[in-house]
Amino acid sequence: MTRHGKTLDKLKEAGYRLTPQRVMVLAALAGKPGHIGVDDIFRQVHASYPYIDVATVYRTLQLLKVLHLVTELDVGGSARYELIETEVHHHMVCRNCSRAFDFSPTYLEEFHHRLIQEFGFEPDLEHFAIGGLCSACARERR
Amino acid sequence: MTRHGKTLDKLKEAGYRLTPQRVMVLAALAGKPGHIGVDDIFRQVHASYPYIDVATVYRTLQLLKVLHLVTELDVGGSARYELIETEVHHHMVCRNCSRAFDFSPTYLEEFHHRLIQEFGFEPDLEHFAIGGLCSACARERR
DNA sequence: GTTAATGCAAACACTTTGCAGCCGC
DNA sequence: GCGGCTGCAAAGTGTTTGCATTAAC
Repeated sequence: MTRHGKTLDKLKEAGYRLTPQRVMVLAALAGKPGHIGVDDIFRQVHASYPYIDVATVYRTLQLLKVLHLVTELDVGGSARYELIETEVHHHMVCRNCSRAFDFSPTYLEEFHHRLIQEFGFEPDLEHFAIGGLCSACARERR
Repeated sequence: MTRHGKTLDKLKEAGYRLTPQRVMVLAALAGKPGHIGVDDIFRQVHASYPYIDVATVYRTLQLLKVLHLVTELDVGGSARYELIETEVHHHMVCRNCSRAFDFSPTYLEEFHHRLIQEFGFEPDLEHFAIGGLCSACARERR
């Protein structure tokens, strides 16, 4: 079973149709590690099926989001998506090279608890991503 | 001196012209506490000077951003701006009522240092804002 | 055969840009 | 008066929506 096989099953179980377009969008999501932009998904699917429309990609992603099969991040402007796999994790996105790196939720535990305790504010950390400069780009810049 | 008087001075010192439009945009920023959207600024200025164009508001904010006189946040879609005052602080933005609350950078210190030490990743925390549910809305929801 | 999903086109919200005229310095 | 700034209009992104046709079930 491919990396997105389970997601296809869940779509079907939820009563949605398994159209080739949806399968291709999921394949694109599964094909690259980390989060990926709508344009990137569109380009990939379009390469093998030129009739695909961006609207379909958006609608598919919307559906997958509602069903909690993908997570959506919006780091600076456009949205990016990622298949939900086993573990929750967060992202560091380099402002220079746009690469993304994962980090564990434990890094935010202290922060999370302090906001709750001191302000009663429950932060949304499910889709948390932080911009910055990655080590490679920081080195290069010197 | 008004709340944005210093900012006006800095603009002038930097060699930029103090046009009425710029003064009005700054007055709008100073008029409301916390961060504020472009549409909000535009509406306020437009009320007293109907010839103002959104482009001017955008250009002014762009300039103020480059000069580090305002900070820009983008929580979900459109950008929001705030005059830079004495202290650096971050924001909690309620996903329900859209109100913003401040918190000190000390809350993120541990997180910040761990990303640097363990990944060599330098996070951009200057414009940091986190979405979530504020205590009032959480209470109401029950 | 039903009905949901697609492709197409158009609209949408937000932001940027080119340009001629204007006005702060 | 010079050059930066403005208003206007137009274009550029990224995203959503209405609708007739198509295809998954």
